[in-house]
Amino acid sequence: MIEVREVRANPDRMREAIRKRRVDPKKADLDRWLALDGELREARQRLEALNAEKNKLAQLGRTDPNAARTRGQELRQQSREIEERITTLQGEWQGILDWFPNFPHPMMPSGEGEEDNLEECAWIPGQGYLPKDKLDKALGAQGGAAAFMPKHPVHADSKDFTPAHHADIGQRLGGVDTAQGAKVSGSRFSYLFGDVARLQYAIQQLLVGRLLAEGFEPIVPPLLVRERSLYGTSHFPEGRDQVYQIASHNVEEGAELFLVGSSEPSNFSYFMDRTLREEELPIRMFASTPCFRSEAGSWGKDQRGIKRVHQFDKIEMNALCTAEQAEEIYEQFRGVNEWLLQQLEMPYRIVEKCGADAGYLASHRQRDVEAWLSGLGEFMEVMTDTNTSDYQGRRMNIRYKPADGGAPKVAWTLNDTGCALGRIIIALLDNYQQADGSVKVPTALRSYVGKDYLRPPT
RNA sequence: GGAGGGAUGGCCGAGCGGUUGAAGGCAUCCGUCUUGAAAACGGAAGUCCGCAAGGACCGGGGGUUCGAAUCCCUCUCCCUCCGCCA
Repeated sequence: MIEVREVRANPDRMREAIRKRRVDPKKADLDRWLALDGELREARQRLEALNAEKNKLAQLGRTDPNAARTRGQELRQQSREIEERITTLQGEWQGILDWFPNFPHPMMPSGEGEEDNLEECAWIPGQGYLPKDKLDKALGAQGGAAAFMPKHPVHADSKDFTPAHHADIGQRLGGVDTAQGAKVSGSRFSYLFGDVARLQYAIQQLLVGRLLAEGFEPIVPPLLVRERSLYGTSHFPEGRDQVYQIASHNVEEGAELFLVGSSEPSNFSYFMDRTLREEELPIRMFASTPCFRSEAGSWGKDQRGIKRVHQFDKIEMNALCTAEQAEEIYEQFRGVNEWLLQQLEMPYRIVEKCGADAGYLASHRQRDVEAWLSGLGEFMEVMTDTNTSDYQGRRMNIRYKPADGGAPKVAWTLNDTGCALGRIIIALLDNYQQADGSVKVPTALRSYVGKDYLRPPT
C-alpha cells in the first residue's frame, strides 16, 4: 500500500507510476480515487461535528436525560446515515487504493515487456564475467549476452551428442517422475526420486550452510495463511488467481486459509502489527519451504518436465530494514545468488527488470537472475531479487522506533529467491548432461550427493 | 469432538450504564537526597486523525441507549478439563 498522503499531495507521481508499471488504469483509477477521497474527507468531517455535538449532549443527559433525548435521537439517526455512506465510499476507495503500485525506483527502466529489461551482467564458468560491451538490451528477451553464452552443455566431457531436454534426462535417471506425479496429484506435479532427490537435498545443504554463515535467521513458517498475510505482501488482490484456497470442509469453522506460493508472506507476517526497535534492524531471515501455485492463466505453457509445477521447493531470503539499509541488502541478496550459481559453475545473467515486467505491485525495484541452459540454448529465470521499500511494511503494519527516539517509521522489506530448487535442478541436468546419458555432479555438491556422476539405473 | 473461562494502556490489573482516556502497581523519563549508584520522596508521560476547534481508540465488527470499557449479537484469539492424534 502506498502512503495515502503522498498520493493526495502528488497525484501525478502516482499517475506516472501506474503508467510505468503498466497497471490496469481501470483498476488503479486515480481520478475516481481522488474524487472519493475528497468526498470521504468531507463526510468524516461532518461525522466528527455530529460526534462533538453528541458528546456535549451526553453530558447534558447526565443531569437531565429528558432534555437530551429528542435531539440525541436525531443526531444518532444522522450520524448513522453518514457512517453508512462512509462505509460505502471507503469500500470503493480501498478497492482502488489496493491497485496502486509502489513508486518505482529511479533506476527501474521503462519498457513495454521483458524485452526491455536491462542486462546487468553475465557470467560464464571458466571465463568469468562477460565484458560490459557484450551486454545489450536491444536484442530482445534472449538479449545480447545470449550470443556469447556456450552453445553446448557447458560441463559435458564430449561435444559429440545432441543435448536432451531436462524432462528426458531426469526420466532416464529414474529421478523425475511426472507420470506418477500426475497419477497421484494431477498435471504439473512430480516426484523427484533417488539421485535427483539427492541433488535437491544437496543444493539445499550447500545454500543453507552459506546463509547461516552470513547470519541469516532460520525460520520455519506456516504455509497455510489467512487472507491478510497475502494481502500484506500484495500477493492479494492482484495475484489471487495464483493461490490455492482451502475448501471449508474438514477445516475448523470460520477458517479461510490459503496455501502460500512462497514463504515470503508467512515470513514477513511474523512481524505483522509489531513495532520493532531500530537497533534490531536489519533482520535477515531465510526459510526452505514448499510453494504452491495454481498457474491459472498459463495452462498451455511449459507443460514438459518440472519447470512450471503446482508445488515446488524454494529457499527464500527476506529482510526487514530501514530505508537507509535497503540498498546494501539488495546487493547482499544478489551476492548470495551469484555465489550459489558460481559454486555450481552455472552460466547466468542478471537483468534489471523494467516497469512493465517488474513483478507484483509492491516492487520498488527488481532484478532477475537467469540461469543459462546451454543444452537448450535459452535463459531461464531462477531467482528474483526485489526491493519493495515500505509498501509491504505499511500494509502489514510493521514499524520500528528510530534510535533517536522519533515517531515510529514503516519498515522496509526485501525478498529474494535464495534458490528455486526445481529450477536449479533443471539447470544442473541441462548444463551437466553427458553423451552417455549420465549427469556430472558439480564439484561443490559432491560431498553432499556422495557421488561424482548420476547414472541411469542399469 | 465435548464442557467451561477469558481478552482493558509498554507489562500486570481494577472498573460492570454517565463525574473513566480509564484506579492501583511495575517499568520509563525528570528532579530532590547521595562522592556515585540503589532505596526513599516529589513530578512527568498513551496512540492515531486534524492547521485548529475537535474527533477516534478498553481484541475486531454490529446493535440497544440521550449516553457503552460496562448490556445484547457476532467474529477472532487465548486458557482449563475430557477425548483423539504426528
